[in-house]
Amino acid sequence: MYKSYDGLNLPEIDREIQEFWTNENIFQRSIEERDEDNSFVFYEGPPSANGQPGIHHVMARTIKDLFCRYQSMKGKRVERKGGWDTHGLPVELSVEKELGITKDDIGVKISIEDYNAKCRETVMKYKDMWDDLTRKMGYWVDLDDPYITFKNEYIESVWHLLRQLYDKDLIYKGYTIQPYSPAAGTGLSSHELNMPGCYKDVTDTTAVAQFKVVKDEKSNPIFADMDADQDLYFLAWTTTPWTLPSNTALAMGPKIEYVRVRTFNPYTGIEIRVVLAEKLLSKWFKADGQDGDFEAYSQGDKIIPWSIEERFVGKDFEGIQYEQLLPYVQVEDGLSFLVLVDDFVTTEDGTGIVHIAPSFGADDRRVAQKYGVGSLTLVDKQGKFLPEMGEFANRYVKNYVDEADYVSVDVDIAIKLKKENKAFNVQKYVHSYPHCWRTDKPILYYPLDSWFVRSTARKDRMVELNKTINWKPKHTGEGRFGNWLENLQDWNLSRSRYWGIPLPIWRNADATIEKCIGSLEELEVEITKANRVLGLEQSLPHDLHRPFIDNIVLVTDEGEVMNRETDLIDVWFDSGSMPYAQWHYPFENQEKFKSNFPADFISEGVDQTRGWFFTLHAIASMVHDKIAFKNVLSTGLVLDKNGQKMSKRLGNAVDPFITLKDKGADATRWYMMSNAQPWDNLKFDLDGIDEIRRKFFGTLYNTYSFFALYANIDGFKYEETDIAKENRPEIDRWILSCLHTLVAEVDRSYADYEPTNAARKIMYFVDDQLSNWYVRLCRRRFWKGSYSEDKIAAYQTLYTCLETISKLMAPIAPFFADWLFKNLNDISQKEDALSVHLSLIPDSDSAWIDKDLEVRMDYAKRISSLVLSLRKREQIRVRQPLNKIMLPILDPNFEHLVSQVEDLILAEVNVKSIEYVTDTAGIVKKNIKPNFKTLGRRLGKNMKQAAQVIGSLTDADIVSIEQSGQYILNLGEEEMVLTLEDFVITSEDIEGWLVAKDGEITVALDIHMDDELRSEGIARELVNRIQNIRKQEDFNVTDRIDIRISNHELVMPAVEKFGQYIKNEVLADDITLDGGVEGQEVELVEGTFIHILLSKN
RNA sequence: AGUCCCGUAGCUCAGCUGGUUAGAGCGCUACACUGAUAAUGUAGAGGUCGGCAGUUCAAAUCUGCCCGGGACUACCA
Repeated sequence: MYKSYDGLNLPEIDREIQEFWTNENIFQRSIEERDEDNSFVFYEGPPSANGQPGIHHVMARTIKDLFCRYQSMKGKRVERKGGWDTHGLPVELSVEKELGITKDDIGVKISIEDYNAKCRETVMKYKDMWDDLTRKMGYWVDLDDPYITFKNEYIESVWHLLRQLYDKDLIYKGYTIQPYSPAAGTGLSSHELNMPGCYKDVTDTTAVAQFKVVKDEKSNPIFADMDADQDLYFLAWTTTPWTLPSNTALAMGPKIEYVRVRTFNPYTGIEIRVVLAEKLLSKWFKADGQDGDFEAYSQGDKIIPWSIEERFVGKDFEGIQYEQLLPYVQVEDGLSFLVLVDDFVTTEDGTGIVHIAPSFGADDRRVAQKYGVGSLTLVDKQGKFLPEMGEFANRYVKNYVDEADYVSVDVDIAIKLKKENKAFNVQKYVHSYPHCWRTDKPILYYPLDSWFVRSTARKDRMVELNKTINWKPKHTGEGRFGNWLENLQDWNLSRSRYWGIPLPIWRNADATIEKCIGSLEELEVEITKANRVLGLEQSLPHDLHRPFIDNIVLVTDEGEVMNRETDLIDVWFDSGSMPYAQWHYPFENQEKFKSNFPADFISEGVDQTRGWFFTLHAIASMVHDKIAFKNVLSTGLVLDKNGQKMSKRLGNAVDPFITLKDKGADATRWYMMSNAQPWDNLKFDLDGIDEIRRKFFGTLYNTYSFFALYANIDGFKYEETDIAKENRPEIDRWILSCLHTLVAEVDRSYADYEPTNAARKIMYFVDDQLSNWYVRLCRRRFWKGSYSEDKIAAYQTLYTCLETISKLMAPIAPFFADWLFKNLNDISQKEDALSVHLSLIPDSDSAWIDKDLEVRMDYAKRISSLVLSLRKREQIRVRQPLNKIMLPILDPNFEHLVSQVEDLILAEVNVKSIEYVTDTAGIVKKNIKPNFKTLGRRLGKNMKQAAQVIGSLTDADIVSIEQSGQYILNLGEEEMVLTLEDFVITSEDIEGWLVAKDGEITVALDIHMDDELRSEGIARELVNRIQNIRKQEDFNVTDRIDIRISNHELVMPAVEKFGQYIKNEVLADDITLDGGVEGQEVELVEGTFIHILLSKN
C-alpha cells in the first residue's frame, strides 16, 4: 500500500528522512557508489566556528549542496570535505573580550602560550551549533574528516606554498605605508579593507591651514609687489588635522594654475596674502567679496573682500620653503618644509595644494622620497600622540579605546590654528573613510615594516587565467573581480599577532641572510645544524604556533644566529591554501590532490570576491600557474523583508534554527532558490516560505495523495509493462511531452548553475500542467470503471510524473523529494535505488516530446477557459450541459489541431459538440491589423500611414484578402503587394451569439436549451447531491446503494431519461421516486428543495 | 568622486535579439465548484514599466542625462 497521510508536515518529513539517511548511510553511499574516475570536485570554503550561523549561511549552503547533489545524480562522484577556518583576528578579539584583556597584556598578564591555548579552545566554540545546522538544513558535507587550519599538517602545506613563492622571488619585506588598525593592533591587507561595510561615511573636522612662506631669493618672485611687512601663506586642506604636526612638505601640481589672493583671515581679521589653485577659488571665496572694499572691512563682516594679485603655475613654486606649521619636533631624516611638485595633485577638491605627511599617506611618502624629504611620525601604534607633542601629548588621535569623554584632537588642533592665525577655514565634512572590519574603528595609514607577496608581478597572468573561469553571474567575474585584478597591489602578508600561521622565515641580526622553511623535514635539518653549531638541544616543536616556533634558533652557513621574523601570515592565505593543505599536499595524498585540483565548483557570498575567491586564485596562479576553480557562483546578501540588512543590533536577524523547525528545510531552501536569483539580494520573508509550502509542496502532496488513494484501491503497483506511447490517450502523451521538455530544461538549468530557473520550471509543471490540468481532467479515469488499459495508462503516467519530479526537485528539496520517491518506489520497486539521491536523473527522451501536441493542448486549455468564462457570464453552471460551441476557423491547421483535443474540451466544459465555422463570411465579424513585424521593416516611415489604411479596411476587403491571399497597398505614389502574412486577422464577434476571445482564439457558445438538456442537467445535479450525501455519511467509495427521491416534477423526467446514468455514477442498484420520502433535504436548483434517502446494500 | 547592478500591479518576480491589449503568483473583492477539499475554477479592482530627453514608422526593451536603492573601487589631500 502507498502510504497515506493526514496532512503535509514538512518538519516531520525532515526528521523522518534525516533518520533514514543516517541509518542507511545514504550520504556515504551517494559518494561511494559512483565511479572514482568520474568525479566532480567541490571545495568547501571554510566557515569559522567562532561565530554563530545565520540564515544567510542556509542560503549559501543550499547553493553548494544543490549543485553537488545534482552532479551526484548525474552519476558523478562528489566528495565534499568540510573544513574549519580557525585563525585570525575574530578569534583573538573574542578571546580578549572574554578574558578582559587588551593586546598590550599579551606577554605581560598572559603568556603567548596561554593566550594561544585559549584561542585554540575558543575557536570551535560553536562547532556543535554549526554541525546541527548542517544536518537540519540537509547540507551534505563530510564532517567526520574536515580540514582544520590550525593543524600542523595544514601549516606545513602552507609553509610549502610560501616557500615556493619565496623561491620564485615573490616574497619580500618592505617598509610601507599601510592601513593599520590601532584598535586591533595590526596592519590590514587591502582585501581586508575591502570587506563590505569597511568604508563608512564619517563627519570629520577639516581644516585649511596657512603655511607661511619664507621670503628668500627663491621665493622672491612670488612676493612681487608686496610690502616687506606683508605675510604670504600657502593654503592646504586636510580631513585629518591630526596629521598636521607631522607635516614636512606641501605638494602642488606642475601645470595647475595658482593665484595669489589678497584677503583677510576670517578668524583673526588680519590682512593676508594666500596662494591656492585658481580653479578652486569659488570654493573658499564668496563672489560678493571679489575686489571688495578692503578699507571698510572689519573683523566678523560676512562678506570678506578679496582680490587676485598675481598668477603662477605650480612649477614656479618648486623648492620654495615655508615655516613649520606646528613646531613640536624637527625633521632629522631629510629635507623639510618645502614645496614639491607632482602630478598626483588635482583640483577636484581642497585648494590644489596638498599637505604632505609622509608617515601617514602612501602618496605622501612616495613624493617625499622623490625629493629626499624626511618624515615625522608623531603618533604611536596605539594611535596616540607621542609625549613630545606638548599639550596634545598622549592623546588618541581618534577614539580608539571608547573613552566616554573623548574630545576630538582634530577640533583642538583647529582651535589652536585659529588662534595663531594659521587656520583659513575650519568646517565639518562628511566623507567615506575605511574602518577596521573587526573593531569598527577608523584605520589610519601608518608606516610599517612587513612582508609582501609580489602579486603585482603576476597580475597579467592572473587576469588572463581569470578569463577562463565561468563566473555566475558574469559581471562579478568581469567587473568586480576583473577590476580588482586590474588594480592589483602587492599582498600584505604579515600580521603582528599571535594566533595564526607563523611566517617560516628566519633572519640573521643584520638581515643580510635569511632562510624560508618549506617543510618540517627541512626545519628539522636546520635545527640539527643549529644545535650542532650552537650546542643547543632544540627539537621540532610539537606545535608550530607561537611561542614554540619563536624559540627555534637557526644558523647561517657561517654559523651566525638567525631568529624567526615574528610575524604571522594573513589568515586569508590559510583559506586560499585549502586545495593543497586540506590533503597535506605535497607531503601526503599526491594522487588525491591531483585528481581534486582544480575545483569544478565553488560558491560563497559575493563578499568573498576579494577574500577567498582572490586568495584561491592568487595562490593557484602564482604557485601552479593554473586556475583553482572552473565555476564559481557568488551569492547575494540575505536582507530582511523590507530590504534592510539583517543585524543582531537591529533585531531583524532571522534565526535559522527556528525557521527550519517551523517551516522545514525544504520549503526554506525552495523559497530561497525560487524567489530571487542567488546572486541577487534576497528579501527574506517568512510569509514567502508559507506560500511555497502551500502552493508548491501542498499541491505536490495533494497530487501524491490523490494518486495513492486510487492506486491503493486498484492495487496499482506498476507491475504491468509500460503501455506504448501510441496506446496512451492524448492527455497522457501531452503531460509526458511536457515532462520530457521539463527534464531537458531543468537539467540544462542545473548544469548552467541557474537554480532559480530550474525551480520555477518545476513549479510551473507541478502547479499548472500536472495538477491544474492533467489531474483535473483525468480525475474520472482514476476512480471510474474497471482496471482497464486506460486506467493503467493513467496510473503509469501520473506515477512517472511524480517520480520524475521527485528526482528533479531532489537537489533543492532533498527531504521531501526523498520522501516522495520512497513512497512511490518502496511499493513499485521500479528502481534499485534506496534513496532518490542514489538514483540518476533520467535523460529527456525527445521521442516523447511533441510540440504540436503541446500547442493543441494549449488551445484546449484556452478554449475551455473561454467557455467557462461565458458560462460564468450567463450564470449557467457547468453541470448544465449545452449543445454546442462554435469556433471560427481562420487557419486550416487550427481546426486540425483542435479536433484532436475536442473530446477533452467537450468533457471539461460539458458541451455536446463543436462546430467549426469555416465559411465565415457574413457570420463572423473580423478585425484586421497590420503585422508590424513583417511590414515595419519594409515600410519604415510609411508604417503609420499603412496602419491607418489597413485599419480602415471593410469586411468585404478582408474577405477579398483572405480569398486572393494578397492586397495592393497604395500609399500615394507607391504601390506595394502585401500577402496574408502581412496581416493579423482575428474574429471579433459572431452576430447573435455569445462570444469570448483570447488572442487569436474566438469562441461562441450556444446557450439554447431544450427539455432533454435540462433533464440531463438535473440528473447531474442529482448525482452531485447524492455524492455529497455519500461522503457526509462516510460511505466507502466502493459501497453500492439504493436511492429514494422525492417525486418532484423536475426530478421525474431526469430519472426517467437518465436513471441509468445516475445509477452508474453513484454506484446505485435502484432508484425509487417517493413523494413521502424522509431523508435529507437538499436544494436541487435555486429555491427547489427535495428529499433524498440513501441506503447501503 | 568613479565603476557596476537594480528600479515593471499593494508584495515577490517574468518579460529573448525593439513590433502595438505589459504578464504570473501572492494578497484583496465577488461568484462558482465540491469523489484532490486547510484544495480548485471564473471574474473584478490594481501599471504614466523610477523621471526627462534622444534614436526609430514603432521603446518596458536601445542611447544619454537625472532621481532613488544597493554593491564595489579610491592614497584621494
